[in-house]
Amino acid sequence: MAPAFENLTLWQRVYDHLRNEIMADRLPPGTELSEVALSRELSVSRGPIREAMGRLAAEGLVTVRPRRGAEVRAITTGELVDSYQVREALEVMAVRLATPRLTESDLDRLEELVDSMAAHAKREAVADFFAANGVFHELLCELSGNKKLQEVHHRLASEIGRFQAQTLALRGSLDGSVSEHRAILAAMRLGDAERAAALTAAHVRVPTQRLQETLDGAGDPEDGDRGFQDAGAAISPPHRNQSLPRRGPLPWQPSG
Amino acid sequence: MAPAFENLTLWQRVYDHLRNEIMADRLPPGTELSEVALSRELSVSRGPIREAMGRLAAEGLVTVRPRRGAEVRAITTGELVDSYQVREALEVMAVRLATPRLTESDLDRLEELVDSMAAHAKREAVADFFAANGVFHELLCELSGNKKLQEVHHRLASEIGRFQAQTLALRGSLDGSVSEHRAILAAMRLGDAERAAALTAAHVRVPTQRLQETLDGAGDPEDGDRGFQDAGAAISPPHRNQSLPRRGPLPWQPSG
DNA sequence: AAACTGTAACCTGTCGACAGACGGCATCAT
DNA sequence: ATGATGCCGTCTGTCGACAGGTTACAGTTT
Repeated sequence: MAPAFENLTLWQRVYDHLRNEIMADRLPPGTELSEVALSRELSVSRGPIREAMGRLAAEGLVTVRPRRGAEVRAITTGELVDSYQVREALEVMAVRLATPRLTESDLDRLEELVDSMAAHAKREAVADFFAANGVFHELLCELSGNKKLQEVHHRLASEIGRFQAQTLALRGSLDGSVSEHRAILAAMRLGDAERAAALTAAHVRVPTQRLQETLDGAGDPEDGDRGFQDAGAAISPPHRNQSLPRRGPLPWQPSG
Repeated sequence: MAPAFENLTLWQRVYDHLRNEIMADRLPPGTELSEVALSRELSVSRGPIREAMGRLAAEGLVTVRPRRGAEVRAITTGELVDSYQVREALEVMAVRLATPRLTESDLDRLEELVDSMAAHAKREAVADFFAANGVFHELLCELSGNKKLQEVHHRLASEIGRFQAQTLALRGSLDGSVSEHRAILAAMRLGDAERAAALTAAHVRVPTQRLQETLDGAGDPEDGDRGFQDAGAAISPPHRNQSLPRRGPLPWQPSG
């Protein structure tokens, strides 16, 4: 059977569905989201669609112009840089807070993740590497014991992760990243919160700077970087309604 | 005529209204928000109410337990501490980013605000003081040039500001606060981003520590601190529906 | 030919209604 | 008397429909 959908309300399922579609880039930025079209596609009335869309809008994943419909939000390189900077601030704080609280088992969990990342790096399993990387950073926030920090960071990570496919090339080498993680971990093991924080700041700053350079030296398409609008406005070509998913009602609808 | 309400959709007006009511503490934490009651009160159908409630929930101002209704979210002292910490991280980053970008006129605007705060402090005009204080900190974020930082900070500030009435006593002396602001401003004028950041961290940390102490030494109600649930669960006494605003349809409804 | 205007179609915003679920209360059994 | 159980009321979740607004297109005018 499908996931634990049973106890969720309709709009929550729609929300999850749309969020996944957007994250997976199956609904690229600029796609227009018509309520009626969606309600047909998903075999749900417009109410839940609208409700879900509201949440997505509040989360910044779609933009809603009153009376003019909604579309998947495009993001500029500049905004991505902004998000990275905020993420840096949060993670540095997380490390600072977490360091004095860490138990042996916490450190072991972190170490495991770094080991896992190292293994993936060796196998050039980029996707797996970044999955583990993401878990590592989220775990840091969790271990900070600060719920609010965790919440805000999670939101940011989602937003950034949506474009991870395009940002992979922006990171330093995978091995370098592993070393940085090990260094952070070592500092935390020693209880040196300040050093760990500084290392974290440097670590998160790497992709930020790369991005910044990309932004400054605009017009240097070394690879197909579709999905990034350079610096200026972020208006994507107007995908029309027919660009909505063409498949049936929905996995969780008994199709009857 | 009423404010610039004209071009807003109904649910946006409802959202603004409820948000204001909650912020002004006219809808205290724990108040149950019945859709039908609200729709009667505001002379709007349940659709917009629901839409607005969704946004408020996404913003953390109300909690919605599916099928069991919504209520104004209560906050624990611990959560408030968390928010303060995140705010510290954000403002430190903001100062660091802003310092190298500041123009003469930016510095003047900041100085004006500090002067204004000093004046209010001298007159013991606490409310005005904190208003200016809030503007100062928001301006810092704005001057960072980082939109995302500004957005997240604004959201946090709102959330915290909701309880400012109760946190006033937690601040250091007003004069001390003014000095701290002046020190930060001086460091920024000299372009010393790191020093300004450190001063900011210390400055924001003051109420955090006070809060923490309050939390640790729980059970010390030196003044009527209703609105704070101590550390543990945050279930307020079940205000019943009749605790909703008793006044007419709504300012923006021509009452006809 | 280009610009303007009127019309038509589509879409969103809003409303009222129905069904299922949750909570409270009274009744019954132990 | 106390606990369990079934019923009832109320509320939310969802749906379908109507009205107003916006966009696109066609016809007309300059």
